[in-house]
Amino acid sequence: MSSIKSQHLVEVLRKEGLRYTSQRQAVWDEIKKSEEHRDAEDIYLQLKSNNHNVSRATVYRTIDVLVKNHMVRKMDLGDGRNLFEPRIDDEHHDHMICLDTGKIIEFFDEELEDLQDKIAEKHGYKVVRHVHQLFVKPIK
Amino acid sequence: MSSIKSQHLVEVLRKEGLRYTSQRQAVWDEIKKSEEHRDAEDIYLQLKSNNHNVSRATVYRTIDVLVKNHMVRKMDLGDGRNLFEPRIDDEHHDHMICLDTGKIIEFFDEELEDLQDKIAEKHGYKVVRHVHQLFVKPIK
DNA sequence: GTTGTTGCAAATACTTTGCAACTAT
DNA sequence: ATAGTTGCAAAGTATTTGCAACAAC
Repeated sequence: MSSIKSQHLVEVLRKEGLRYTSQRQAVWDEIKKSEEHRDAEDIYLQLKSNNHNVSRATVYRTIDVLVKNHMVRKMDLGDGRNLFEPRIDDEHHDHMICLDTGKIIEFFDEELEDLQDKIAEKHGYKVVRHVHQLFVKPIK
Repeated sequence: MSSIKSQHLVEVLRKEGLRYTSQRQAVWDEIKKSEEHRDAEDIYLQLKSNNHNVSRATVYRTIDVLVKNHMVRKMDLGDGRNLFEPRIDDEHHDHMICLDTGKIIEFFDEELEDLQDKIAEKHGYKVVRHVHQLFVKPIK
């Protein structure tokens, strides 16, 4: 399978002192085209069925680099599962997970972000990253 | 090792249709006396060194019951580790984790709680539980 | 006595790692 | 040429499970 060299990926790899490889491109391509939050195994299997020869190990290794460089967001479901999503627009958001349907709703609230910063500051810290998930049920 | 029958534990177990056993009491006692957030293995080892014969399996099985019944709070560190703390006073709080020192600071902010509820409501949901962790660094 | 509970070891789920073969530079 | 990268399978980590012996009721 062919793929177009992503300039952003090239830059990130260079910055990290890593080489550009077809496998790393393939993993990024696969995540980039995700419409939903997906787990590592799913990404691996999809690559496999598209005749990309990328091992599970490489999928995990590449995801680490992408997460570290803000190209992918890691979402911890809190039950041992991790889902990933591309950060194309680099727009931050948190998640609301419906306990009845499993539906994941993304949300962003400026006031909430500010409040977090304020709380950390009050303790002498600044927020580097945060995890914020609301486990919800439909009203009525 | 001896232990005093905890009435609250007895009630919770009855409500769940479970029997009162010395092992369940021992696990709860061990967690209850925690000054810090601890993991399951730590709780298991501590029990062992105190001559309580409780298996790892029972530690995990009991923690599940305690968490479900709000006697213990589970704290997901987001890297596969889970820490537990007793909920004696049943006072809700979230966590701030210092990335430099590993120090865990507990915080509670009414405004933040309200804001969460409001956000969920706007989407037609009510918050059942939430995970909110700030990974921070000291200012300067 | 009956049914739930326990301990054990094996199984599971997810992720990481050692290493020899391979590939980008 | 050489140093980083890959795939594989094995190891690791945290937790769960099947089952026979056992304990609570």
